[in-house]
Amino acid sequence: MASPAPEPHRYDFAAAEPRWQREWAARGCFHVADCPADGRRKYYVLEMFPYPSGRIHMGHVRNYTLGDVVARYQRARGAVVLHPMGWDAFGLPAENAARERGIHPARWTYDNIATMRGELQRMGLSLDWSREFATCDPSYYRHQQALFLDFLKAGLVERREAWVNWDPVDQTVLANEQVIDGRGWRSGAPVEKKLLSQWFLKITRFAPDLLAALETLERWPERVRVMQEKWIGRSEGARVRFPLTEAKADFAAIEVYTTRPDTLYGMSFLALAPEHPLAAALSAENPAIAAFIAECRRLGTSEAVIETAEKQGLDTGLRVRHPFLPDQTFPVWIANFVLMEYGTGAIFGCPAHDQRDLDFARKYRLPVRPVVLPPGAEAASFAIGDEAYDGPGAVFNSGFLDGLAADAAKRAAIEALARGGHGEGVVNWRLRDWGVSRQRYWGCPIPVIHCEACGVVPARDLPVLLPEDVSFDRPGNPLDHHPTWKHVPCPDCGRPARRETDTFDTFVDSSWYFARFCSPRAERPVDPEAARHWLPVDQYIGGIEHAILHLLYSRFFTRAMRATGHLALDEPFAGLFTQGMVTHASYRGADGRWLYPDEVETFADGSARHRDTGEAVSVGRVEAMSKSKRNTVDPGAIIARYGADTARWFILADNPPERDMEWTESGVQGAFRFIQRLYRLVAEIAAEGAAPGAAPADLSPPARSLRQATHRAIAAVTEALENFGFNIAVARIHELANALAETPAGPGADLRFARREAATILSRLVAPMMPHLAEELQTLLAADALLVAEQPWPEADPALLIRDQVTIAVQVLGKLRGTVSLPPGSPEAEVARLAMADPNVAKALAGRRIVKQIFVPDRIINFVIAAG
RNA sequence: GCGAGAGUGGCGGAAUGGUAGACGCACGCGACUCAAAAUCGCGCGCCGCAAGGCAUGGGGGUUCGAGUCCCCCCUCUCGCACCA
Repeated sequence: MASPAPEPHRYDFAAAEPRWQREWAARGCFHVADCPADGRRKYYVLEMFPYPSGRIHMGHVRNYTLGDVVARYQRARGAVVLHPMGWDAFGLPAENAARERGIHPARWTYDNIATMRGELQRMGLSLDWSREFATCDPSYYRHQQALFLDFLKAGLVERREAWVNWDPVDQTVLANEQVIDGRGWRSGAPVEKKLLSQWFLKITRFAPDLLAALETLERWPERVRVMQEKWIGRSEGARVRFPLTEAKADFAAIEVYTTRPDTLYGMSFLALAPEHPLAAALSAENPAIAAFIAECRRLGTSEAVIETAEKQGLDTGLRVRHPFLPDQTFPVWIANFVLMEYGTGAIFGCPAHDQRDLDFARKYRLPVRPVVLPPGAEAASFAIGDEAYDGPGAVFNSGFLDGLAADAAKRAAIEALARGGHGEGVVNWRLRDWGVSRQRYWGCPIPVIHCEACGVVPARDLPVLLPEDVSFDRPGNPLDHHPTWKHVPCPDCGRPARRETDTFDTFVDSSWYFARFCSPRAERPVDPEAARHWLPVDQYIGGIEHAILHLLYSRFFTRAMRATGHLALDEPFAGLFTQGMVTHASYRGADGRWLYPDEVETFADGSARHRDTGEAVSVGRVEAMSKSKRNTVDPGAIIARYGADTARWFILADNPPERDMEWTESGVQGAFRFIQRLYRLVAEIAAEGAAPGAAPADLSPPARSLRQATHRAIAAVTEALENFGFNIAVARIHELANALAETPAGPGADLRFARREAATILSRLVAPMMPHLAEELQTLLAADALLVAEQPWPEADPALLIRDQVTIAVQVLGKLRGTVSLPPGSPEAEVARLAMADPNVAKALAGRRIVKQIFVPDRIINFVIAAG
């Protein structure tokens, strides 16, 4: 399809949009100071910054449109709005490009940024581009290195050994999602578990506060808070030590974590995780144990296997004593379902009251001893079948705990454990410390130096810059291979030492960018005054996929930066909005290959053909846009063909922003038609000539009605925008446009005024959503010293929000039988009189006695009649 | 399995316990046109000629009145998933 040719009375978006973008930039409409001097209200709106992958996609368009509406609306409402943009620019794709195409990661990244910046600018976003930065800029990451060293000094960083997924071919660490069916996603080689020294940020130190403060995040989606709460995973229980009958390899006892100390008397076995140190020690002298552990490790890498894996175990032959039953001993097993990462990596098995333990006990014929009696059950006859009982009840078969309810029994058991030195009550957390070491080139260097004599020494002279002359023709970390880079003298003793060659997880980069935007050129990570002024972010907008990691890491960084004196802030994001995905129908040709929407012509009956070959095309599911399904639509092409305002308007109009939206060609065209219609409407009014400056005192009914519609629209659109109801705002704007189109020009000044007022208000109301069109409409109506982008938000006149007549529903026995029209505030008797005069109502009431009359002023009157 | 959310016309969706389906898309008819596009007008939940009846996943309940509140069930989506 060719671009629509400009015609008279046709909006030429292709000329107008760049013109207004230049005008906004020239006038610095969206520029704000780090520390604004005036006393106006501040508002910080931030969208999750993009990874510079090459081109923007529709998800970006949706995200940044939503944020821009908020920013422009808040600006019109009188706030000084901080609305910045930058680039989450470190990461693996840049290294892949280097390997595959021989382009340096920096070159690839900055080229992509240039392309994508242009695309975002063509969207007409009201961004303060003077604040732009990329996380791969040394001027950004030097401050990140400084923060890390401050965290190190404050004891918020730890170096320790940890298991990683190791790809032996690529010689690199893999993230969990890069391991597919136990193999590296690039090399296809079986992944190995390897123990490496890694840097950890001690997020667990803040676990209690990260959990407790979730409650203060009132403007966060409930489900995000729930997801974080589960991720942090607080539980209360007890640590219990079971002495071994015979000490083994430094172990005199095995420590277990349990949330059910009330069921200790129901113990039937103890189980270790295959990775438990004691298991490792045993495997050294017992080949059967070694083989079993190896088998668990082999199966352990694939999630699909874990889901279906049967419980398996091996009796080690060791036995432990029970703290409450000194004359009994229990077997120690190694079991594949016990997790080393949680608790102590060992459990006590109580099959009667834990399904997993029961499954295990049945398989290996271990005893099942009930110790909690469900209400109403008989102690003598109660037995466990195939289902463990984890409900409430009274403890029995349990010595001194008999008769107690669960909570009391837990307290009593913990007390007894403590008294006997066998254990204590503890709070346990699921949250792990955050491993931030990555064996990669394209990331922020971790600024430490390893010295044989002095140990870990913080680097001086930040930034520690990435070397530019690196080669990607060998597997592994190019920093490690670099001939000279890592060899440096120790800053403390001056002897030869070596740099840390690991770089930071890119989640580190995005954990504090929101703060850097307040003072992006400051000589320290954040300027305290700027941070105090702008933070927290008033509205953060992005995808739900970041519900846990990114948002939790940012919350951790806020606390760590507070602890090191960089911020005085509790929470980074006061408001969070998570948008839905952009979806599209998918198409497949006769041979099953995926087709791009551009290649397909669709028909009203739902069928589709190939545009060129005419072959039948099957229309598949509507699903998230993805390159592999080819159901993507390029924002650049849409903007070139229809303009940015069309894309923005369609995105906002289609459905509520938190839901997935379906991108359709007809929807885009509908948005395009509405823009043209508005333009024609306003152009026509502009041609009518000047209107009175103030509203004439006497308004004819159509003029009055139009003015009321105008002011109702102001009130309704305002309310909708306040609540992220953009689709509702669009509907109300359509209504006003319809009302205006239906009110023809008349000879009187009153109509001229009302029509011009409606047109002017329309231009203001659409401005946050279609900013270019708004400027163009205002230009049609009058030359104004101020751009729409500089105009205040319109205010509704309360007098015009009152209706002359209201329609009141008339019900008989709850069923609608008619309506009556009356001035608002009409008394009940008057409404009832008129209602009963309605023939339809009269018919329904004929011969019946009215028992009761329900009246809701201005809304409804309901006659309740006697039965029969 | 656990948790969260959602089921309303052909479609996206609207609706402080008070006229269900606003607004849009699609579709149909008409006007304009040589014609098409664009535009404008009318129609458009289902059944029915009509009167009217039936309709918000299904079933029950509260209420003068339920899409909305309560209980049970079904389906779908998204998280988490052997967390002791």
